[in-house]
Amino acid sequence: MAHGEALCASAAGSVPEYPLTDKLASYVNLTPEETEFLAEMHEPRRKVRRRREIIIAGRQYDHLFILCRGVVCRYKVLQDGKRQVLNLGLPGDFIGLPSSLFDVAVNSVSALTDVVLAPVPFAKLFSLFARFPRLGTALFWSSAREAALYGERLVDLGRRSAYERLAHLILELLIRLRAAGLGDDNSYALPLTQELMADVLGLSGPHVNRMIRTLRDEGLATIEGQRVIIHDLPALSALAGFDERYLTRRPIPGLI
Amino acid sequence: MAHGEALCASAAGSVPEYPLTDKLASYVNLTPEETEFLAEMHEPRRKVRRRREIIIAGRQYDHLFILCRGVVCRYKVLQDGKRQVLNLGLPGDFIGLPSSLFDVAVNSVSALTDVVLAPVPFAKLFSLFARFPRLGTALFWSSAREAALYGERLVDLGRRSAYERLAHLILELLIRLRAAGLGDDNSYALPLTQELMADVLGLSGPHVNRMIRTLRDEGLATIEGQRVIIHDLPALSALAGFDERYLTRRPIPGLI
DNA sequence: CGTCAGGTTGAGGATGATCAACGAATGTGG
DNA sequence: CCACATTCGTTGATCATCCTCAACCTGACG
Repeated sequence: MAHGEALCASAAGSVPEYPLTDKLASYVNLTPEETEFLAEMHEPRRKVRRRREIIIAGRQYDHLFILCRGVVCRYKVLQDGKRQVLNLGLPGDFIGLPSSLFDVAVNSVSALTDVVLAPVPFAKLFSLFARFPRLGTALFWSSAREAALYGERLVDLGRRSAYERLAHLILELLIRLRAAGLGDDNSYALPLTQELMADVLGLSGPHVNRMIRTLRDEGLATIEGQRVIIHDLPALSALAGFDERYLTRRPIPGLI
Repeated sequence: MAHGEALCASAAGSVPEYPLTDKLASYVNLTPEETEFLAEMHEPRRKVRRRREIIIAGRQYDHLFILCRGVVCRYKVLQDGKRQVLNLGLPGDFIGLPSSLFDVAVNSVSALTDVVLAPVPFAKLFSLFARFPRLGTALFWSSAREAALYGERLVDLGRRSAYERLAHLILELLIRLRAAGLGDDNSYALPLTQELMADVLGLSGPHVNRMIRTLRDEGLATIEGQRVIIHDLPALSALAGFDERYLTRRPIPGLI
């Protein structure tokens, strides 16, 4: 039991031990063999400390990671030093998609909290597709659905005001963290500085700060320390134009 | 031979008949059986006319489509009528990812040119994973890599100026269209109105118009009618911070 | 020949960036 | 245990980018 427990403090119960298994189980009923194979994939585990880089753009990789615990961000830094966060990885997510699938990693990934990772060599992934087609299908299904997250983020950056963007991000994280077994009904531990939130939302740090103040002044939500508390979920959802259906997992229809 | 042929006029030679096969062939060496299965997946074909909706947000679908010919866009419309284009589909792309993988489609897709589609019921997709694991792997690999496209678009919207965004889009389309067998070394037919480009780039129509003018005034590129001509590729790339490595396909390393 | 989609141009204004300074909190080493 | 450094948060003033609205133009097509 090392550090990084702060995040988990918000979990209702215990932290899932095999988060990828949990995720895929919401798409297919797993056989014992499949469950065991997935459990194996979660080992061995490696710890990485907060702020450490997990994947570095420009280097070559022959594996992914399963994020077992903690939160990471994938990002790109431009010539002039500007940074854009491309997504946030939560437990159960594959780290290295798509960065590691290229000749040379196209993005970097760094740990926002202390994290626990399980390396998955490409070879292991290939054997999953060869030996457990239903798992392969579920993996395909699951990662294809993640494009919906990018879609909503694109809408944020392209067509929503700063205020709406912030509201939308807060709500997305509420749902996603809950699905990962973290956070409760209307609050969660947020492992993001305002600077990071700015880089997620395509804004400047000071402006994020002002929008957070506005949210508080309007009685919609507060963000203090590393904790988000949502005071008026309906109003916040209306403001953000938030529809959580792009986040809710259901069994794959028709998969025998 | 109806309309919409303008696009194909730009193709160097003939239009690929099985574009998805071509795409996957750049990731794995295909066996005759795999090639045949993929060819089957390209049938039967259905034509859809320009401006017609292919997928409508809110409806339910039990299939994807392979885009055999033409160009489509996936988009979301907000309450206030603002629209954000989420991606452009070219021949060889699956249409319905991720929209159709939800209870109810989360985005709409419409035809930008006359298009030819091959419906692929989910069941057919599942049987691909079951019978041809290498194809399944390639499909997973290919669609996971598409997240890199979203990443670059997020960088566009979040951290690049309007001028840089436009330059980046022009270059991305150059490479993608070439990979699809359309367009030549420094020009291509562009099936986008300025209004559409604005909705791709998170800008207003008039501003896109001004940026196009600036590109022309600077001697970097011209966009006239439905044709883009790039006059100074190095300068345009430098301006956009464009690195095409996120678009270049290579065989999957280590896949037996 | 009229209509309409799409393109072009201008004026004014709003959103959010930039820059700068300060404050608070956290952590580190002496 | 204290002094200091560093990170993070807060606030204000100014300014640029890009939006909005509005008008007008052009070519294609029915």
